[in-house]
Amino acid sequence: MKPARTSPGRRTTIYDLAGLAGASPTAVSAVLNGTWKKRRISESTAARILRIADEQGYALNMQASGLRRERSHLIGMIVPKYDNRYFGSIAEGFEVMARARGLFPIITCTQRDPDLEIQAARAMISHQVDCLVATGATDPDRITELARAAGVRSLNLDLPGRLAPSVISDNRGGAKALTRRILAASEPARGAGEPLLFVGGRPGDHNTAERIGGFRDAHAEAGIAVDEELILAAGYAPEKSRRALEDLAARRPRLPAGLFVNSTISLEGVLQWSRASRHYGNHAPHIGCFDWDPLAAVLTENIVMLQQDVPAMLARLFDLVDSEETRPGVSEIPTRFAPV
Amino acid sequence: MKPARTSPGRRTTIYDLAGLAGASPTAVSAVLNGTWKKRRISESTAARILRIADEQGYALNMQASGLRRERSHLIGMIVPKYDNRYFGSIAEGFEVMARARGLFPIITCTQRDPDLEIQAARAMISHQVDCLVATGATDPDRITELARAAGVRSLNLDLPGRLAPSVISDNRGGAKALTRRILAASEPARGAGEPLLFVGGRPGDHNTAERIGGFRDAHAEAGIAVDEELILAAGYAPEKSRRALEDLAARRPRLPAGLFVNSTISLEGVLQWSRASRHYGNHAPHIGCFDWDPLAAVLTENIVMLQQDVPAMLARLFDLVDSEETRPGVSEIPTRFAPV
DNA sequence: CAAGTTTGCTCCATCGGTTGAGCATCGTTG
DNA sequence: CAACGATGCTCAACCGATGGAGCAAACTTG
Repeated sequence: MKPARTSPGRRTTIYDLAGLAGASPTAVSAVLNGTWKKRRISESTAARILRIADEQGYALNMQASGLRRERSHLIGMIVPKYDNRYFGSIAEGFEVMARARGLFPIITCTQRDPDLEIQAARAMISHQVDCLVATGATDPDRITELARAAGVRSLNLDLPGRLAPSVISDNRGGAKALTRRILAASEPARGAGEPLLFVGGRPGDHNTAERIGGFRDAHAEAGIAVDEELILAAGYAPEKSRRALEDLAARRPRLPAGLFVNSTISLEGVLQWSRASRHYGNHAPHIGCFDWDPLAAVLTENIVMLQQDVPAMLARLFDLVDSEETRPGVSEIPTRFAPV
Repeated sequence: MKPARTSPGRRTTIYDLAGLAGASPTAVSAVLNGTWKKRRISESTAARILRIADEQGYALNMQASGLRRERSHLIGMIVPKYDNRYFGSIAEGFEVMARARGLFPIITCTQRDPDLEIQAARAMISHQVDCLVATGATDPDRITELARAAGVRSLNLDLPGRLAPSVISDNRGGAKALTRRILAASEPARGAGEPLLFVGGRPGDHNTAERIGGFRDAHAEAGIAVDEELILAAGYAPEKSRRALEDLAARRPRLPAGLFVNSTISLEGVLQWSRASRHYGNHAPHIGCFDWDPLAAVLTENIVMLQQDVPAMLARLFDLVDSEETRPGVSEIPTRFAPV
């Protein structure tokens, strides 16, 4: 038996507890992880060990346990940003559902930086996560490859990958429904046959491309030609949308009365511009936002907000976690309109 | 030497690499963690090992490494919610600064639930974090005790504790400055000597208590008596603030023209109520918010938002991390007004 | 009361990486 | 050419928890 060290500050181990309880480390381990009945440890010994563990404030060393068991009970998630309610609720919901399964969630935010995503994925793999979820990742397939090489399962959320199961919103369907609503609401203010403006997102990004697709679908359905110059997908940051609008307004005297805004972050830039420029005078433009924020919903006139169904997305994600599915495939979750 | 297993899906270990490189696991380990010069491994062997490690997509097993070294290079943080920009920017900034120090940040969100806080702290301690930061924790001292028992350093952020170093905002000073501004802005609309309304937060919570203190200070300075019935600290959730306002408005015909709102989350409820009730008719009440949100800043009239200085708070926090300070003590970081 | 079963425990190898100690081999120096 | 240092590596113990195998004592059964 290893010598018990009870020097202060030093972590208590099962060897220390074994010494104090007059039992073997094996017995202590069995009692602490609940396998003591199977291992025929007596009720009284178990009680004694538990009491001593509690007195000593014992905390299991998960590094040692995980090393031996080859399971960490960690589940990792990579998220791009914490600056909006969508990723915030994904993070919160993910943690609740992970804990309900006895997994410890670790989430890390990678600032939409591809290198940081890879670095974070590597770190999580090194820490032996049992499963890795890449949310809104720039290059999810790269992460899947890294994970696979280390025998770690990976899943994609929000943006799809080709190598692992993916759960995303029905971006095209949602964008089409949203565009229909903006077209209807802005009808009186729009010139006949005048198309809407699309603002925000990155054109290379799958979600933005799909949403532009839905935007086109709804225009086609209404018999309105899309004006290619009115598709401003210059990035998600507020300033990028604002600048794109300023540039466009400099070239055109009058912008459409209806706007499709691709995220609340882009909405920030749109509203800054519309307030500052007074382009729409005393009227508010008709806005449809593919994203939801409660303050924007309360404060903005003529806005309709589409909410991605985060609980349903996470439910599907954890179905995949539970079923140990590894084959690629995309689950598209319907969106809904936020209550006004 | 242990047998090399290259069965597919199985993780590659240094023993596998050693077999492939015709070297010992010791050499491989030394090369991979950079101590190979000190250990007099030749340049050529090092290069060979690195190449093979790369080819095999080797990922270090941090559980094993951490176990042996008694350092995990993990730094944990507990955060209450992800539903506002304040905690969002704390999380993002914390991750950046942790990574800059070679630490891997793991953040977990505990929904302002005291039990969950303790459970999460225990889990992080079990995973051997090198340092644990409790942000906005209900009972930070409990967490410090748990951490101390396991020989883990802990720090408090946003809410102070009595057992570990704490970094918080200058709540009282900030609240006083904010109250002054609301008093000034609402002057024309307020009756002479009429006090402001305080909405949001939990009265038991240190920050809320301090902010009410600053609120009182500014009133005293202006020679205005605070009306105790006008201090509504019923919780942070939007509905709680809304209901408190509805109840109060049912009892009083006219509420103050100036409001001190304790967070953006409470602001949501305040604005819902003010829109729905039309209590202020066509005028917007004068609001000062102890918290910042860009959409609220753009969209709300007559609002002034106080911003907690997250970068400065984190800089101070990591000073404490770096200096290995463990003695209790509170660092109060000045707040600032958000640009309009 | 011998043989077999059950009870209550312990021994020891193991997970993968790290590190102090040590051991050949080679080149240099007196 | 013996002695010595430098070079380039390997051995084996160890971190803490786990679990298969096994062992002594108590109890049951024929």
